[in-house]
Amino acid sequence: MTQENIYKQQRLEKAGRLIEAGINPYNNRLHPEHVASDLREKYEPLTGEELEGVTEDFSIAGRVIAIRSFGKAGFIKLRDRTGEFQIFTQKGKMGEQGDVVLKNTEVGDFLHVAGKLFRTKTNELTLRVEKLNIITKAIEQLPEKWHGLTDVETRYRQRYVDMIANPEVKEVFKKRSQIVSFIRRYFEEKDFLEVETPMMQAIPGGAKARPFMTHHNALDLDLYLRIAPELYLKRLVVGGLERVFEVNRNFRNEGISTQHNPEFTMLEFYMAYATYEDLINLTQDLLNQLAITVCGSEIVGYQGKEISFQKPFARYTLVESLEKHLGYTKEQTIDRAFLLNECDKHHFEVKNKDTIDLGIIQILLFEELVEKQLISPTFITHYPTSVSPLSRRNDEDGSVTDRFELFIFGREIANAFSELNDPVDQKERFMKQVKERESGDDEAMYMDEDFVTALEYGMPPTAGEGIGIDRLVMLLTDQPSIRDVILFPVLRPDK
RNA sequence: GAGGCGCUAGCUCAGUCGGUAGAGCACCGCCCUUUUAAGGCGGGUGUCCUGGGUUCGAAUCCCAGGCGCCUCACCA
Repeated sequence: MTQENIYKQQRLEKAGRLIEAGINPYNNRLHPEHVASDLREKYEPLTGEELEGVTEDFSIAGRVIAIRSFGKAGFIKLRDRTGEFQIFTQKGKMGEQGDVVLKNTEVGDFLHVAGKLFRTKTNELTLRVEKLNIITKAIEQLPEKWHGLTDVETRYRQRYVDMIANPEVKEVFKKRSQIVSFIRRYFEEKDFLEVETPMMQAIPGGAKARPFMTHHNALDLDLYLRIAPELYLKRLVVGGLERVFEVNRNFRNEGISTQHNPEFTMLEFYMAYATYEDLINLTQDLLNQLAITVCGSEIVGYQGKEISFQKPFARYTLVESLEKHLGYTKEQTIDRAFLLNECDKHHFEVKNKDTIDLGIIQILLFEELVEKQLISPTFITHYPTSVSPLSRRNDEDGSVTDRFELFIFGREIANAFSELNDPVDQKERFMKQVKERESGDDEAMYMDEDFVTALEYGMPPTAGEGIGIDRLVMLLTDQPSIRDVILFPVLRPDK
């Protein structure tokens, strides 16, 4: 990409000619009184004859996205935030300096125009320009009008160009905004309080993941970008905020893929006097309403398939899912030798075969073989305690927890559980994590003494959940890559 | 981190056997007062991702590197 190309020079020369004629190519004194959608809504129903009776002047402003010129007259298509609108220019009829402006206007510039409405021969509602002003000169050339901009690297690096060339991209992010806005309203209406907890934490906690590290100079303190807000949100429940939620970024120092961006947005919420069963109901209600609100239907198309958000969603325990999707018998699902043999059969590497927890073998088979089959929204419950260090044990079977994950299109969308509020048990589970860390698992959790202390003060029975917002937005906007729902995804610097 | 594919004009893309760069849009000049990808005539405006190598000669072949995408690994 050349720094100074000939086109830019030509455009700079045009800006120079405007300045010579006493015209400021970056005029900020002119403000439009109308937007494209105003004019369209109000005057689209009128015929050409009826429009002749409208003596009012209208002014709009916007970016030039097409010019069709006929010498002494021409059509220009302007775009503002509400849509596109055609204007009609005629030499000698556009104010003092209109002709100079027109001569030096090209696709990409911003114009401010005023005039009256009429209908063209092809019956398009159009503004006949009486005053023409340039308000911003673009000195970079826009991508062409047919193919637009398709190079994904440029699309992500220069999202602003992407949005100009591919206006449908803006729709994805409008929907994303609607989704987040809907979620906020949903929880506020249920008496939840939105809070903000630390992004920079001395002890990263609340998830198993590698963190980003940073350093505070004045305190000479190493800090980690948070991998989850969980432990702080539960401290707030201890403090008496019985219903809290936070929608914000988490940071995990791991690989990048169509499903992973190093910073991603997570909704986490905690509800005292509720169990994971309550959250199953809440979650399917929330997603059902979101689909209806944002997509207009409980059935949502995604990458050529249909996903139904009709209630109730499918629901299985982890072990049931192995029976249903892999055809194992109930006995086989708890038969270590059988399950290890299955792992071998599918060529999964299993470390420490002699000591490995039964639950971890089940999880391994689930993740490798079952997860991808869960296209329709499906709750999987009863996760092994060994992989759930912050979850409450099931009252009937302490080897599993009162936890669920929600899968849609083979992807984990939500993770929720009745929270462990027994400080003694919590401390023991942290100790177990510390041991795993010491034996080489650099994703194992750190001991958080203060969090244990908080539990010692007493946390009411509580259920909590995290929902990956980016992945949810992908599903509801039919986007194949997480980068398509993040405005500025992480990329290596260019050159 | 590993493998596969890609990178040529502002954009979208061709480029044969290695012979010295080309099309549409955009842009520049001229014509044109109702277009919808307006039209007609004329004009290529280039670090062929970067650096080496082979060769009389490299966009093309070889080596190294960069960036991106996909798959896998890790993970949500």
